[in-house]
Amino acid sequence: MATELSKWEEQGLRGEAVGTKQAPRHVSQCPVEDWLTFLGHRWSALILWRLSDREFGFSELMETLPKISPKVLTERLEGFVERGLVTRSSTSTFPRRTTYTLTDAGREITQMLSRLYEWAR
Amino acid sequence: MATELSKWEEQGLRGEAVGTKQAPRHVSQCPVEDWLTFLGHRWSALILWRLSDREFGFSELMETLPKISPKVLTERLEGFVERGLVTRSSTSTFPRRTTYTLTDAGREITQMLSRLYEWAR
DNA sequence: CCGAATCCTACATGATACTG
DNA sequence: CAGTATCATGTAGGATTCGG
Repeated sequence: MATELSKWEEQGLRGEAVGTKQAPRHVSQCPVEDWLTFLGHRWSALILWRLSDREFGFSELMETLPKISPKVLTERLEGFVERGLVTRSSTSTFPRRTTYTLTDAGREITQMLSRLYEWAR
Repeated sequence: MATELSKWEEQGLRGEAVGTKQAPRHVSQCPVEDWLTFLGHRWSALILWRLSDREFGFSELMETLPKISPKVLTERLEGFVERGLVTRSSTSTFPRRTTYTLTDAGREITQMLSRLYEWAR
C-alpha cells in the first residue's frame, strides 16, 4: 500500500522563487494531500454539505453560515468550481441571481465526507 | 443529508480570548472539518501512508521523507498519538529506539485515504 | 538515535467598507 | 444581489542548532 504514493514524496516542494527572491512557496504534488488540504480549509465541508441538499445563492449561503466572510465564501466557491465540485450559473437579469449547484464529482466528495462523519463521531 | 451537520454550524468560532485580548482563535467544532484540517496538514497523509506498510523509527521516517523538518515530524506524530491513530513505544536502552505503529483506527483512516487516492487520480 | 528550542516566513482567515 | 478591495492577525511550516 505504501508504494502507491511514493512517487510524490521526493518532490516535497515546488515553486522555485518565481520572480523576486527566495520564496519557499509550497504546493503539494501529492493529490491526496492536496485534496485533504483543500477540503480541510475552513467552511469547505460545511458549504459542500449545504449544497448537497439543494442549490444555493451567494447571500443565501452567507445567511446559513452565520460567521463566514464574503471574501472566504468567494474563495471557497471559486475553488469548488475550479476543481469541478460545483457548477456556477448566473442570470443577466437584475438583480442578478447566481446559483451554485453540486456536480456529480461534488456528490462523490460529500459522500466521502458523510462516511468520515459517521466514522468520526 | 444536510441536517446532520447543522448543529455544528451555529458555533463557527470558539476561544473567546483566554488570557489577554481579542484573539479570534478559531477551533472548529465540526468533527468533519476538524479531521480534514488535521489530515490536510503537510506530510500527514504521507506519514500515515508510510506507517500503513510497517512500523518506523523517527530517523527512519526522516530519511524516507527527504524534506521534512524534525519539528514538523514531531508535531505530526504527537497529533497522531493524541488522536489514537498511532502508538508510540520506546526502549530505555541506549541508543534509544522509538517506534511508531498504526492502530486499528489508523488503519481505518489510511483505508479512507486509499479510497480518496483512487478517486483523485 | 530521538527529539526540543528558536527564529522566521508564508499563508489562511477575518473584519469591514465599497461597487456593478 | 453578488461579489471586490484592503487591512490586520494568527497559525502552519521550515531552517537551524542544541541536548539527553
